[in-house]
Amino acid sequence: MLGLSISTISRALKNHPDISEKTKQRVNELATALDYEPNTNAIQLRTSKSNLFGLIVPTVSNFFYDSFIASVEEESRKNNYSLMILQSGDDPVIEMQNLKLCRQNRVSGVFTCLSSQTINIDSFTKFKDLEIPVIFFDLVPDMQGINKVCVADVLSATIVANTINIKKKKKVFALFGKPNLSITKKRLEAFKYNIDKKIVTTYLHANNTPEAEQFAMEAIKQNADTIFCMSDEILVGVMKAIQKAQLQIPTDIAVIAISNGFIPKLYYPEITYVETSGYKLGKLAFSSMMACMAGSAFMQELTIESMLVEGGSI
Amino acid sequence: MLGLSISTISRALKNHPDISEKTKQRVNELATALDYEPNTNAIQLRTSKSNLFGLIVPTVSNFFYDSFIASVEEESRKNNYSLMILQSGDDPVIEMQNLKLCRQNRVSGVFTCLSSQTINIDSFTKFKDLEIPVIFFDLVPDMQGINKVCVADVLSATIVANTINIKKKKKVFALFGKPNLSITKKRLEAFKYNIDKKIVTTYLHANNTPEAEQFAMEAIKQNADTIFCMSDEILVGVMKAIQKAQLQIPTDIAVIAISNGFIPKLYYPEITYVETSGYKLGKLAFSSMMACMAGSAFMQELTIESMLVEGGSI
DNA sequence: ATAACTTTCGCAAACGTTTGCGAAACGGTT
DNA sequence: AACCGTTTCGCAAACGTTTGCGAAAGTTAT
Repeated sequence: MLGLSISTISRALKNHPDISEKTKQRVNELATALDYEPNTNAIQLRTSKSNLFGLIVPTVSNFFYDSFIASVEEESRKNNYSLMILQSGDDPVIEMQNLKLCRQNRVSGVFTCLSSQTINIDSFTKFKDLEIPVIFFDLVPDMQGINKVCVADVLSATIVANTINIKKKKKVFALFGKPNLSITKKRLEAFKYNIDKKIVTTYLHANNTPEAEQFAMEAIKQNADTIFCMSDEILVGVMKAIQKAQLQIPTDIAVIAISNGFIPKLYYPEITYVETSGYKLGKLAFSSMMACMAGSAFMQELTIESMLVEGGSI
Repeated sequence: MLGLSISTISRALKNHPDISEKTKQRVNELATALDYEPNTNAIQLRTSKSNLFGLIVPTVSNFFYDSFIASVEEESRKNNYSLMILQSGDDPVIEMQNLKLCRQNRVSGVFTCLSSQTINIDSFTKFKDLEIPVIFFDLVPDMQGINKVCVADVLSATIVANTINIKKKKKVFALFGKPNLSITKKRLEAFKYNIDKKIVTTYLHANNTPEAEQFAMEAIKQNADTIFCMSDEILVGVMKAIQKAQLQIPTDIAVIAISNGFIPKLYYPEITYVETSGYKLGKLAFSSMMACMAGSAFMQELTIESMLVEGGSI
């Protein structure tokens, strides 16, 4: 329509110095008039650069992951990347299908959280051969030579233990999650190491909210003065039990948790917790990804700070 | 490597009847040996079919949207579509950028929830010209000739009103959300219409959780016997106020809400609520999308059923 | 052996871009 | 007027697929 060649149009649209200002203006005007939008597929095919990240998560519908996703999406948009979000449903088979999808879409990188069932991570190492960066977050494989971003599990559990020590508690029930997860192991170990040995401590593993509620009822029956919840999932169950028993917090029983922060603020008094922000973790994961993209072959495990947020529950 | 042409390979991989079984097998073996993955960009460019949906939401980090997303993602995967998730941050400008992204990526369809600020929906109607189906959900434009899926706002509010009527309440505070949203208008109108006129009812609009808490404190001060919460956001604030005031539910004060169901189950007694499931809405939105893709030019507003889930709060 | 099918495959164009290279047009200097 | 240097643009190949059409090879019937 302008009597110009395709290449000229392409260059004009991209503000190439070879093209005169007059021409650029004519092109841009027509482009907006027709509201032309470049075809991402063609661009990516031609340049073999995708500007697409994959993000695999057990489920989107989760206090922690949703804020992580929100954070990564936000950064991606700012940096002109798109995000393809995939749920594994905690199923290693679907996880593999999702990885395949990532490859087919020629993603520039993958953020992934292992499903709690995953044992074999060969499908992930394949990405290393293809030079596609993979950032593991939250639930990460227990090995070296990969990029991981995690909340500071050891530090968090240590802070909790110290807080309980300082408050001179006598009888603590510590509720942890699934025992096979590295996140559980780390928190459990650090807690055990730091809790005052004079405190009578009962350790339990709850697989889900109802189990946590059961354990909390048991704790109440045994006159525990403190319950520690390793995660929001557990906290919810514990609070249910405490409300049922009509106990006052913190006078009848104290509660402390490791949490994203949303759930603790739902109650009054608010629950004291050590913060593990999905939002911050997302930012960290993204910057780690950008470092990889920039060529840093430096594999490392990064952690975000965690700090105590005082409610009135202990 | 097999002495075959590209076209034969292509056909063999797609199980085309023209290709002999022997050849197909040889091709497939080599393909898995090399672990070949087709380039989605090339396919989409060639076929101009994208198998990609866009989903625009104010924020991923939200009780309702996260389950909606989880649901749509699940269905998409089952149907061999990918999902590109975009957050608008409730900002119409970003919303427009996201729409542009959808177009550039040649999505096959868009699921979108308006930001509460959006007035001008021209950018959306542009999609209609391009014959790209758009399914609005939750916060939908107030016009005809578009596809919308919504929770049954009128029904939900009616159920709530009737429940309050039956319980013979005397003094109700009804807390609604932002007054400009269609969702608010519909619920308010239906509630007003159905609530027993003998009941003293105070209507308030809370823009966020803290405001809801303020209003709830006011309600308590004025000895209200019932508080209705239009949304989870409001419920959270109300519960905070009630816990602060150390009131017993439902003896001192009754609570009823419209909710996704997660928050009400956090408390004891659990809050009675009318369910508006993001998960179900996602399923409905997806099937509506599939209908559009199949060529149904039939624009309509669909709603999901809602039903009362009894807790012990009223 | 020839003809007439059937099976099996290859050619080449097309999708919408990017980009190295070369060429036309233009301006200025002798 | 011839030459040279810039500025401004076009040609064509390439990215990895799909697909209509035609052709070679194989099979069967005469």
